[in-house]
Amino acid sequence: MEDIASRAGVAKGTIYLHFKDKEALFEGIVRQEILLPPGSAAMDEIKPGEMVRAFIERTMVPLVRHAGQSRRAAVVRLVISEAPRFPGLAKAYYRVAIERGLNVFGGLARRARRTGELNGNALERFPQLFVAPVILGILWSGLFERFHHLDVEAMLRAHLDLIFGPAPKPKPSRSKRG
Amino acid sequence: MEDIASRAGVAKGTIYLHFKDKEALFEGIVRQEILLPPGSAAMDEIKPGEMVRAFIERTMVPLVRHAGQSRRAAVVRLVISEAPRFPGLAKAYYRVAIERGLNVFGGLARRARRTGELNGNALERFPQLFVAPVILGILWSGLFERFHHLDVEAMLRAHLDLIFGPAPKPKPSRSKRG
Amino acid sequence: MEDIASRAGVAKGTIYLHFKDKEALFEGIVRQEILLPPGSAAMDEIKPGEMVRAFIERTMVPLVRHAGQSRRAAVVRLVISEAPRFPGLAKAYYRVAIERGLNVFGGLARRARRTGELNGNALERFPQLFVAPVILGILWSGLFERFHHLDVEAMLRAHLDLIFGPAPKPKPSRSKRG
Amino acid sequence: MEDIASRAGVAKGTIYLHFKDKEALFEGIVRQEILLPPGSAAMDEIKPGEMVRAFIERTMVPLVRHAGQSRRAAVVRLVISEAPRFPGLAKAYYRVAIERGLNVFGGLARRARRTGELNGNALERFPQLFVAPVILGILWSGLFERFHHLDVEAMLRAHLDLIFGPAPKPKPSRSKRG
DNA sequence: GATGAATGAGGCTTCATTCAT
DNA sequence: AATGAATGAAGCCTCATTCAT
Repeated sequence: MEDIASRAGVAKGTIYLHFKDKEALFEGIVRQEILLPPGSAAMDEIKPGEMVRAFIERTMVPLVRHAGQSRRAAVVRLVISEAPRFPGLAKAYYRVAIERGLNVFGGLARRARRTGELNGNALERFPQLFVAPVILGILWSGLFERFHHLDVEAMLRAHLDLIFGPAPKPKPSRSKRG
Repeated sequence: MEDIASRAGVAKGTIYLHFKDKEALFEGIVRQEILLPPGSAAMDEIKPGEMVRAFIERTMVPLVRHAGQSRRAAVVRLVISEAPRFPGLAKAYYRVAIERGLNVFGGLARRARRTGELNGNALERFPQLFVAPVILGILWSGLFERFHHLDVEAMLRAHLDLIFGPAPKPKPSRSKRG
Repeated sequence: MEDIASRAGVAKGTIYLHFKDKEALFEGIVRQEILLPPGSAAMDEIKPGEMVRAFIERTMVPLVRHAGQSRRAAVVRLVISEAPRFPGLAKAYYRVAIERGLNVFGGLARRARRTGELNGNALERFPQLFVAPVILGILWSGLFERFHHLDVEAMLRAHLDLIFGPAPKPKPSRSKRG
Repeated sequence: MEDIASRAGVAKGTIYLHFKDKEALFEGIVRQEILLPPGSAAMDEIKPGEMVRAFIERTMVPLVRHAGQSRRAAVVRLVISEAPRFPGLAKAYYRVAIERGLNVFGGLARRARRTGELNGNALERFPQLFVAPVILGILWSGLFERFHHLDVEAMLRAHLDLIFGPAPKPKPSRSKRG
C-alpha cells in the first residue's frame, strides 16, 4: 500500500480516506475500467457500416500497444494476479467488464454472421475467442517479453485473419446492410 | 509454505531440505512440468499420420478438463499469479515450457501447412494462437466460473474449427480443399 | 478525537485550538469535574443540621443513577481506563477531585463522629470507604451490567446501613456534642 | 504486543502460536485467574470453624499486598482498562471470576448471619460490598499511590471492622456480641 | 476562528525462514 | 533426514496531529 500511495503521490493513510481497505481499492481500480478515457471506452459503439473486423482492430489494438503497458492491460494483470487473494476482485471485474464484453462481442459475432463477414456460430457461442489473443498478449508482455519478443498487435491481426478469412481488404467492395 | 508442506505430507521445515526458498520451490514445481506423467508429456510426439488438429485436441483437452483442475493448469496459474512476486518463476517456465511449446507448435503449424490442413503462415508466425483459448480457459475457470459457466473444451474445439476449417470429421476422408 | 469532536458539534481540528493534545483534552475534561452543574457540585456544602448520612445519599446517589450514565461517572471511567496511556490524567484527577474529596469526606467522618452518627475512626482514616461502592457501581455498570443487573443505588444504601448502623431514621434527634 | 512478548522473553510472533489475537491473549490471561497458585486459589475453601471475617482477611489481603502489585491485581486492572476495547474481556472475567465470587461471598454472608457474625442481609443482597475496598485499593495503587500513600491492607481491615463490628481480637478470650 | 484532507508513527498480524531437537 | 516452535521483517490499517484554506 505504501508503494501504491507513493506512486500516486500521497501518503499511506490517504488511500484509506477513499477506500475502506486494499480490496476496496483494487475493486475501485477495476470499476474505473468502465470509465476509461474516450476512444477505448467506445467498445460497444460500432460505427454504422463499419466492418466488425475493423471495429475489433480499432478497439483491441490499443489494449495491447506498447507491449501491454496500457492502463487496461494493467487492470487485467491486477485481476489475474490478485484475484486469489481478493475474491471480490474477480466479481467486480466480471460485473464491469466481462459481462458487458460478452454481450458486446456476442452481438458483434451475430452482426458479422448476418453481414456475411463470418460463417458459423463459434464466436456467438464463445465470444471469448475474439479476445483470447489479447489476454495472451497481455500476459506474455508481463511474463516473457524480456526473453522473447512478441508482436502482440501482429498476432492479433493474424488471429483476425484466421477468424474472418484470408485478409481484410481495405476496400469493402460489396455494399452491406443489416 | 505450511499449507504446501502438509498437502505434500511433510512438515514445513522439510521443504527447506529440498529447496532453498519459496521461489526455488516454485521453480522446482515448474520444472516438473517437463516430467509430467506419460500421455500429457507426449506433447511433441505426434503419431505418424496423425492429423495435426487431432493431435492438438488429444494433448490440449486434458489440460482444460474439469474446469482447469488439472495439475498443468495449476502450474499455469501459479506462474501467472506468482510471477510478479517471484521473477525467477517466469524465467523457469519460459525455459521448460514456453520455448519448447513454441518449437512444438511451430513445427505442427509447418507440418499442417505441408499436409494441407492449414493455409497461410499465421500459426507459424504465432504458434501461441494454438493455445490462447487454453490459457483463457484456465484463467476463466479460476476467476469467473462461479459467475458464468464456460465449457472450455467446447471452446477449444470451436477455436480449432475456426483455425482448421469447418469440422473435424472423425473419419479423415483424404481429400481436402484449400 | 474525531468522534469526540463531532459529539461536541465541532470539527476535529477545532479541538486543537483549545487543547494541545489528547492528554490535555482529557485533563481539561477532568478539570471540569469541579465546575459541574450546580447541585452535584455542592459536594462540600452540607446543610446546617443535615445528617451526614443524608448528605452522602443526596450527593452520591446522582452519581450512580441510571446505571452510572452520569457525566461524573463517565469522567471516573475515563480516568480509570485511560490513565495507563496518559499519566497526566491521574494527576489531574487527583488534584481536582481526590484531594478535595478526601478532605470533604474526612471532614464528614469527623463531624459524624462528633454528632454520634458514627463510632470509631475507620472512616476518618479511610474516607475512601464512603465511596468504594460508588466506584464499584460505576465499574460494574460499564463492565458487567449486561450479564447481571446490579442496583447500585440500593447497594449504596445498604453500604450506608452497614456504616451508620441499622437504619437511617428520618427524624434527626437534635442533640449534639462537640 | 511487542512489549508483552519481550517481557515474556519471546518474540512478537510467538504469542500468535498460543493465542489467535490480542483479545484472545487477554482472555487467556483472565482465565488463568482461576488457576492461580495454591493458597490464593482456595477462595472458596473456608476451614471448618473458621470465622468468616478471618477467612476474608486471609484471602483478600494477599490481593492488595505490596500496593496491589500482585498478579491478580494486574488482571483486575487489565480488565478494567482494556474492556472498552475488547468486549470479550469483561465477559471472560465475569464468567471466571465474578460469577464465582458472587456465589462464594454470598455464601459467606449467609454463613456469617447463621453464626451470628453478621446482622442483616445487606451483604447477602450485595456480596460486592465485601470486595469494594479491594477494588478501590487496586485502582488507587495504580492511579494515585505516587501522590498519596494508601495502606490498602489497613483500609481493608477497617472496612471489615465496619461490617463485622468493633474488632477482631486475635485471641477471642473475652465476651462477644452478636 | 474553524475545517477536514492529508500525514505517518505505531500497532496488530502474517508468514517465509531458521534451528535445536 | 524430519520436525515444528520460534523468529522478525514486512504488510495492512488506525488515529492523533498538522496545516492550507
